[in-house]
Amino acid sequence: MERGMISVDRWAEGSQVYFLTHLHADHTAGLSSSWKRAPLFCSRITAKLFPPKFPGFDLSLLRVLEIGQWYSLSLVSLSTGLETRIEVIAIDANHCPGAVMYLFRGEFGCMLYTGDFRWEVTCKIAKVGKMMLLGALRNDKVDTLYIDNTYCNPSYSFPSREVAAQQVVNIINSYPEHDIIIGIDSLGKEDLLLYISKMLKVKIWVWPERLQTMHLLGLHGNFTTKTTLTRVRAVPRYSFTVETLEGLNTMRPTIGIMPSGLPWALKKDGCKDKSCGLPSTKTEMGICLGINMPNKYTNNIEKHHQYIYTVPYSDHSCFPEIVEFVKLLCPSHIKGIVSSSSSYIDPCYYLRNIYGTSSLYKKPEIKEGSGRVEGKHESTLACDGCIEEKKRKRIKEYQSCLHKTRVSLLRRFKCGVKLINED
DNA sequence: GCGATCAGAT
DNA sequence: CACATCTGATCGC
Repeated sequence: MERGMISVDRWAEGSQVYFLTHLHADHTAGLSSSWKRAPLFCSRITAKLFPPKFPGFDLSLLRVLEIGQWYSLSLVSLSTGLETRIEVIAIDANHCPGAVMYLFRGEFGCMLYTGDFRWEVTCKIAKVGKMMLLGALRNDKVDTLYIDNTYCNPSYSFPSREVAAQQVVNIINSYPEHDIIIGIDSLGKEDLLLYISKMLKVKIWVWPERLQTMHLLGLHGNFTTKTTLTRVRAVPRYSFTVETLEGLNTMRPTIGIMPSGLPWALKKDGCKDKSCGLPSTKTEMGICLGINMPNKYTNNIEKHHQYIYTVPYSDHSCFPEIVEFVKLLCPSHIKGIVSSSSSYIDPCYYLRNIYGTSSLYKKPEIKEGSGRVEGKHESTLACDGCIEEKKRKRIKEYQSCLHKTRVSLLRRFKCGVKLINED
């Protein structure tokens, strides 16, 4: 029987060491306060944010990995009983506070697990990350790349977060008398809120738990839990709905802003929301944005409702960034770590031509069923670029048959992999 | 009764 | 619609 060695963002039993890329809930499913299977490696910031998320957790299990530093771990191959060493380095993933990618070296070769990441080469942090990654790789080639394929589709392209942040500021400025609410998650988008706070010289309201997170991150001056101090509030995304906005507007004029990737741009025509009553989103965009904002910043803003704007502020890489990243690394194998409806069948299907389009890049050699990964990353979900058309079609039909079962399976193994010994 | 997991909504 | 999160129902001990 195969035994586990390393798990990343996966918390079931069977591994000797566990790695956490960041603290978003879909990467911690299965982790709990009572979890105590083995040492848990993470970044310093993640370790700092960890206790309030898992009160009572045995913190002696946490192992902090400093970013950019190699660590060597001694593991036991349970099938052979022999000691084997692996090396690991954490690199800033530029996703949310504490988020890192992990580069592993060991008997399994060279493996990079990006976790959720944004490869925004125009930004300083990403440039540092790039240098660090290239430095860590030296002349090694990545054998297997586990990549954040959330937006691994040519339809997804969005501006830098700096540009998107300015779009948000412009929207707020165009409603000087309105209250503003911004939908955010329990972690992430801090830079956006800081930018708004600094540009508009306002504090931003957050809910109490979120203020605690801000304080743990060392952000003290820009946030408040007192509603009276500001017209700008950041609210949990799940409570950000059309109904909420309509309710708020019966009391005070309020505009909602949803910073998010760009899925809605795929929508063809009209607004599905019946309460919207608009003939088309494009028309509405023209009316709402034409006057107040310079063109440079309005390319991707969408207004889907009388009170709601969507701004393409994304903590995931868009498609051109994913392509850039894959071209840089030239990995032998690629596997997507996210299974969502849009990238469900073959998450990296659209990457298949990257090597082919440039003679500089070697065509990847695909070994099917290499069997290093368990969980949701079964062979049918691996996005090996060179998989033949016939096989893909077969898989598609198969998955279509099993759709219901599969969806529930995918939910269970949403993120994370277990890397196992090859016996 | 509690935590873990799942389905559904937001 | 995506992603990430929440709530409430159900399962298993």
